[in-house]
Order: sequence, then C-alpha cells, then structure tokens
Amino acid sequence: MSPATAADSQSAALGTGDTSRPTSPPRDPLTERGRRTREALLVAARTVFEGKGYPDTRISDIANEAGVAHGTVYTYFEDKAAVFQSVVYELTDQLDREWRIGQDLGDPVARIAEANRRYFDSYSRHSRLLAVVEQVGTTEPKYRKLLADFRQRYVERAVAGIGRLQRDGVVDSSLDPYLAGSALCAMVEGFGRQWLVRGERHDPQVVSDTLTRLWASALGLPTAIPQPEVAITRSTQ
Amino acid sequence: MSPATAADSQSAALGTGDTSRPTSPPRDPLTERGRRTREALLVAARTVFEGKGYPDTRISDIANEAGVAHGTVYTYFEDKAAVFQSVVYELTDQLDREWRIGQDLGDPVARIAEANRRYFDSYSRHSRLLAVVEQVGTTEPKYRKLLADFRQRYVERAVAGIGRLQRDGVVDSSLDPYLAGSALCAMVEGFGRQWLVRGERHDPQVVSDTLTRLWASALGLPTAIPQPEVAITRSTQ
Amino acid sequence: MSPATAADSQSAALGTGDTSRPTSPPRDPLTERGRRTREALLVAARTVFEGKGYPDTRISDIANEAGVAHGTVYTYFEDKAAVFQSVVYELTDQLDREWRIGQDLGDPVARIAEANRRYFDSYSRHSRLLAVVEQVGTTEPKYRKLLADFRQRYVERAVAGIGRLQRDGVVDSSLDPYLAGSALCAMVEGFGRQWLVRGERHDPQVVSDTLTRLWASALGLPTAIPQPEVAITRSTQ
Amino acid sequence: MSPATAADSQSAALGTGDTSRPTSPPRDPLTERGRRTREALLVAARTVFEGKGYPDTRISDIANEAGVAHGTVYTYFEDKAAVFQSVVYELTDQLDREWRIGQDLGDPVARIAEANRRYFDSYSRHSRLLAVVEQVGTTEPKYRKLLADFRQRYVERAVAGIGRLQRDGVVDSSLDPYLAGSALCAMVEGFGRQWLVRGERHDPQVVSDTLTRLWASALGLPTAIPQPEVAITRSTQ
DNA sequence: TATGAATGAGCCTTCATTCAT
DNA sequence: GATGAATGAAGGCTCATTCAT
Repeated sequence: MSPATAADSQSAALGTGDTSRPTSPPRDPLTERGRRTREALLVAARTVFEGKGYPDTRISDIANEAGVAHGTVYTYFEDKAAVFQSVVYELTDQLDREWRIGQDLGDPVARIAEANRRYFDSYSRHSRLLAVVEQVGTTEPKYRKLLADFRQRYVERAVAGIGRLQRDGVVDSSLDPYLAGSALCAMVEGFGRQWLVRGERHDPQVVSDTLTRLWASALGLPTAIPQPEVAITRSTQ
Repeated sequence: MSPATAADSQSAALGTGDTSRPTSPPRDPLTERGRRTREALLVAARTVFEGKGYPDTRISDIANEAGVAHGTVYTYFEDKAAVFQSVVYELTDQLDREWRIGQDLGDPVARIAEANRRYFDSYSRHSRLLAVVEQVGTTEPKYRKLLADFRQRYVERAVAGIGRLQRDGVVDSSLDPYLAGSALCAMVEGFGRQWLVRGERHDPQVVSDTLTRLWASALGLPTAIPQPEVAITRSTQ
Repeated sequence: MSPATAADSQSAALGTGDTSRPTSPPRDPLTERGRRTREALLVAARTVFEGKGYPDTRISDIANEAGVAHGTVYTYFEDKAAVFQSVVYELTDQLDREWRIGQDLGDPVARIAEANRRYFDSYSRHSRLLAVVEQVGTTEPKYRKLLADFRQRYVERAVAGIGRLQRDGVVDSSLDPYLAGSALCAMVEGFGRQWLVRGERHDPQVVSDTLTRLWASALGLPTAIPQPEVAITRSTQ
Repeated sequence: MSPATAADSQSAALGTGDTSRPTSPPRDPLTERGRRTREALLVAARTVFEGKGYPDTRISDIANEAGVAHGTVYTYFEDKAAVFQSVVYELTDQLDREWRIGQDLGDPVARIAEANRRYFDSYSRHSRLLAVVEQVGTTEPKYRKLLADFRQRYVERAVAGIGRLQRDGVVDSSLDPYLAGSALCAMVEGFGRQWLVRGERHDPQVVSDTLTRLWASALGLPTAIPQPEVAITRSTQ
C-alpha cells in the first residue's frame, strides 16, 4: 500500500563504505524529447494510478500506458514512490491554480453557491486521483497531511465566512463557527463523493441549488426558495 | 446465525463465485480448539488490516498477531481474500446488530439527534476497518457495493424522515428529499471522518448539538438553541 | 562487488511510518529438516562463491547447487550478503579450530617447520574461499579487517618467536622483529598462494624443507641442510 | 608504439577472440579531440576501477569521471570489458617500461637491494590496479595468465641470480633455486602488499635494509649489518 | 489441527548497450 | 564525435500458497 514500503523494506545488511548513488539520479530531461517522455509518463501514471490504485499499479503498467520500456521510467524517476509523488505534486499544482482565482461576490448566498460550484467543478476533475492519495495517506503520513492541509484551507474559508456573518449579526453567534464550517464543508465534500465518484446521477443545477439552500438554511440565512421552473428533472439514485 | 457461519456462507475468492476446492478445503472448525483458533485469527486479521490496510497485510502478519504458524491460516481460510471477507462479514453483522435496535422518539429534532448520536457511536468503533473496506472497494466492486448498500439504508431513513416532515407540512415540499437526505447524511459522515478518523478533537456534546442544529435548521425546523450549560468546553480544531 | 551494495543502493524515497520487518526475519531452523537445508545451503554457497566469486554468484546458483528453490534461501538468510557472511563465519570458526591446537616443539627450526606445515595444511583447504573474502574485502572494510586480524595473529606468533630468539642471543638483535616476522610470514603466504592457488606443482617435502631453511637462514639460525634422500623430484614450474 | 595502439591491437571482448563488428566499431580516434577524449576515458577508467573494482564500476561512472556522456564510451570501446582491457594494456606498457631499464650492479647484495627498491617503487604506483586485475583474473584466465607471466619474469631474474651465485659457489647448491627464488620474491611481494596496499606504516629505508638482509641471509650470503645511523624510526605496526 | 519448510510467480530495480539526433 | 534517451536482459527479494510431518 504505502509508496515507501519497498524502499524501507531493505535492511542494512552490512556496513559499507560505498556512498555513491547506484545510478546517476534521475534528472530533469535535457532535451525536448525527454521532456515529452517525462510528461507522457506522468500522464500515464496518473491514469494507471486512478484506475488501479497505488499498490496494484506496476511500473510496467505505467510504462506500457506511456508506450515506453519499463526501464525508461527509471530515467525520470527514482522509483515507484517518486513517480507517485510527482503525480501528486502535479495535482496540487493544478488544485492551487484552480483555487487561486478570486471569488468575491456580493451576497452571502451567492458566495456559497459559487464556492460549491467551484468545489464540484474542481473535485469532479480530480476525485479519482484524490481517492488514491487518500488510500496512500492511510499508510503515508506525508500524503495524509497533504490532504489535511488542503481541506484545512477549504474549511477555513467557510469558517471565515461564517465568522463574518456572525459579526454582522446575520448568523447566530452561539453557533460554533469552526464546527459549523467543517460540517458544512463535509456535506459538500461527502455529497460530491457520492455524486461524482460513486456515480449517483443528479441534475447539476438541482444539486447546486439544494446544497446551497441547505447550507444557507443551516446557518439561518433566509433563502429565496429557487423556483424549479427549468429543472424538472427529479434526481434519481 | 454465528458470524462464522455468515462468513463461510459466502463464496471465498474476492470478486468470484468460485466454489471449487482444489485441496483440503477450509471447513467449519469441528473442535473447540479449532473454533478458538479461528476466532483468534479473525480478531488478529481485523487488527492487522486496520493497521496496515489490505495490500500491506501479509498472511504471516495475521498469523503472528494470532500467535500461530502462518500455515495455520490456510486451515481456516481459502486465501487472503477469504480472510478479509470473513472479517468484513463479521463487521456487517455487528453493524446490523447495532442498527437494528429501535429508535422511535417523539419530536423530529430529538430523532435527528438520536440518529446522529448512534451514527457516531457506531462509526467510532468501526471507522478504521470501514476505511479499509473502502480502500478495497476501489478495486473490488463487491465491497464497493456492500458499502453503498449500507449507506443506502442509512440515507433512506433520513429521506423517509424528511418525506414525512414534508407530508406533515413542516418541511418545505420544494426541497428534493433524496438530495437533502443524502447531503445531510454526508455532512454527518464527513464530519465523523474528520473527527473520529483524522483525529480532530471536539467535545462530543457540542458536536452533537451543533450537527443536530445544522441538520434541523437546514430543513427549516425551528431549533431550540441548545444551552451549553454543562459543556462549556469550546471545541478546538 | 561488495555484498552490501544491493541493500545500500536503496534510497529513502519517502518517510514512512512502516517499521515492521518486511517478512519474518530468517531464524535458526526449528526442525531437523530445516537444519539440514540450512547446512546444505551453506555448503552450496561456499562451493559457488569459491567457483565464481561473490559478484558473479547468483542466489539461484546457490539454490540450484543446494537443490532447493531460490526462495528457500531467504528462509534462512536475509539476503545475499548475509549468506556470504555466514559462509565466512563458518570459515573463521574452522580456522580458529585448526589453529587452536598447541604446537610447542623443541628447537626453533622444528617449530618453524611445524608452523609452516600447519599453515600450508590449513591454507590449502581454504585458499579459494579466502581469495573471495579478499576480493570482497576490497570493497567491504569489514572483511578487509577480518583478514587483517587473522594475519595479525599469525604474524604475531612469528614476531614473538623472533623476539624470543633475540633475547636468547640466537638472533641478532639489530633485526627489526616485526618487519622480519611480517616479511617471513609474507614469504610463506605468498609462496603458498603460488603453490596452492595458482597451481604451481611442487613436492610438499621439498617445499617445506626449503621454506624452513630459508626462514631459519634469514634469521641467521644454523640449519642442518636437509638431505634430499627421498625427494629427488625437482620442483617444476 | 603508443599505449592506445597496444590496447587496440588486442581483441576486444574479455576472454574471447571475437572480431566481428556488429555496429559501427570503435576505431582509433582520427581527430585530436577524439584522441583527448579517449585518453581522458582511460585515465578515468583506471581511477574508477581502482576505486570500486571491476564489477562495481559502471560505464556511467567512468563517463562521469571523464566528464562525458555515457554513450561516448562506446565511441571508443566495444564494451566494458574492452575498456578494462585497454586500461590493463596501458598498465603493462608502463610496467614493461619501468622494468626495462638496466640494473647491473656489482655485488650480489647491492643487486638484491636495488631489485627490491625497484619492485616497491613500481608496485606502489600500480598496486591498486594490480589488485583489480587479480580480482578479474579470478574469473578471467586471460588476466590470471597476464599476471602470472609478469610474476614469472620477475621470479626468473631472482632464480637466475641465485643460480649464478650457486655456480659461483657462494650459495649452497643443495638449495632449489626455483623454490628459493619464488619464495623470496613472494616475501617481497607479500610484504609490499601489507605495506603499500593495506597501509602498514614503515620507514622505507628500514624496510629496504631489512628485506635485503633477510633475502641475503636466507641464501647464506654474508651481510654487512646495516647501521641504522640515520633511520632511527622504529617501524610500527 | 498445527507447524514451518519449500515453492515459484511476480515485481522492482539496475545498468550495459543501442540508437536517433 | 558527442549526447542522452530508450531498451530489455538479468537478478534480487517478497510473500501467497502448498505440503510433508
């Protein structure tokens, strides 16, 4: 399961004086061709990891998917764990980019709606890989922490929003803002998982309206009940 | 029906219905000694699976934990997958038992509170193993379905409750009851994961009050704001 | 070349919390059968190491030689380096045993002759393996030291002998006893290597007589010139 | 004859006489730049072989040491074995040159002293590479023979010297000249290995005097006991 | 039943060698 | 000539599974 298991399973055997790296450490590709191969490997790796999870992915699966010999993987990555790490770092880069863009809208409910929309948008693109990271995080604190940090940032926005509404007197101040924020984020995340990972089929607009409404109502915000003029589609399990 | 029987009544191999028995098949233990060994193996297996996840667990880990030779595992189980299956069936038996007990309380909010309390209670006992089942479910449809079915039953109660409240005119009927039920269940589940698996520290009473309040408010139910007479403890991140 | 290279070539990859040994560490065999297999593996390993040297020896060579599957090797030894280590420890045990036996004879020349005889006797049995240890010692300080220690003990006896003769006034005291002892031991060792490893063919008796005579003469001891009554055989290259 | 020519005039593969050239064959460098690269590779190869031995040396180690890409090695050498061969042939050229120079001094003891001095001088320069050749010779008869031939020539001089002294009546004719020569050469070689390879620290003058004295005494030559006027340094282990 | 030795498929990783640029 | 990317044979090690006792 854990990416590092293979490496750590090596014992010291004998004290030796050999300190040279086994092979020239994989370096950033120097040529255009190399850059393309490395990129192809990352794409392939992501695909395979998403499909089989970390432990069941073999180096040769990745190589096959990328259309290269398995040895080539080691031209660019130290080992399987390093491939995974690089894939994850690409993911975090993407997520950072997707979340950086500003989102300051007017009224609270609109902000909630926008935040949820963006969450689902981003999550739907990355849910499969995120699930693998979570798997690996079970064993590897590093990835557990990475996900926790991500969630932390997400939750903090919600908490800050709630705090602001409390200071404005719009939300009852007896509500624990951290618990509320964490729980409401969990609602969106958890629903997203059902919807986007486990494949429940719903109308996006209805989902969005409903979750926004639940979130707002939960905080005691007045919600203009959305008129389901268009979306007649009953959600189905 | 004993847990052992339940487990053995299922086909052995992960994802197959193969019933062929190439060698002396693991059989229900005939002697008292055998019964005890099998039980010890199941307890050990659960412990180890919870600690290392399915793929990183070795048969010999389980045998060690149970204090027997690794060959002994095959006296009772066809293979590693069958061990896992038996562990999971024991889990489902426990969950079924824990959820069977009635819960019909008077007013809606009290019912919500009670349901949440019971969810956290049960989940805190089984979260680690459930996470492993989810892991395995990534690859094995069988376990994916098993979890989905469990959630389904959980969600259905919530949906039914919401439907009842809508028919009673207490909850706005424009709310999609399935979406709302699913989302609010996701809120409880997701928060539970943060709290009970990832180790956020909170005061149980505050958690319970807050989640119940959020749930009820989300549906538009009037909530008597709980007075934190006893639990002054501020929840902490 | 170095036995530890394979193990050491593993990099840390990722910090992990997995501290459990990968498999149950090889333990002393518990049954008679196991004892026999382990012994067979050691014999086989010695044979193969002697034949191909350390780096060219494959685990499966050893297993084949012992008539077992290659996996069996890992039942008894951590890895290839551990096999080698065990073989070497068996060697040192044998050498210790062969050298322990007392050797106090009367006159100096007889003592020299006896020491040489014993050296050749022991060396001829172990020269091939010793050469491999020396090979490995090139890279592994541990084995370099092991051989150096052995030689040290051998040389010290010679040095002590020379010192005694100097105190008795038989050997000129201007001779550096350590240099002389080391050099004369080197003579015996080096000749032994030519003779017993590189396959020069000589009459053992003539060798013994000649080396003893050279050794004694070098120290200035009067030597009864041995009469080659029996050994007329001219040594040939 | 340049060293390069000497090397290339030999067949490339270790232990074979294969002269087929499947791809563009490494050829004598045509340009000045090529000549320099080839020379740099040989120097680098010697350095690395000396440091890690033959089996642990990777082509890329040599290329790195020489500051070229590893593919470049194959521009000049058929394969790894051919690199080693060229390095060894450069060594033999050097040794030949170092030993060619005349050495005819007057009295026997002076000749012995001079021969030893020259041996240590040459050996100290090449001991590390010679050890590698010996290593490889374990497996490759070709190199075993190469070393044997070298030693043979060295020993033959000693044997011839002894024979001469015997004909002159200075050395007892009952001594087997070949055995004696071989043994005394072994003494010098063996002591040299301790001293110059394994790092025992000694005063060169004392070493020289002592070994010469031992050699001469062993043959029964009268030795003027050298007065250690200058070299008070006691040899240390 | 229990044991623990034996097996071998499977995967990771290394590195000599080839080859397109 | 030089480069460095690509290849794949080779071998180490793991561990699920079988089996003799």
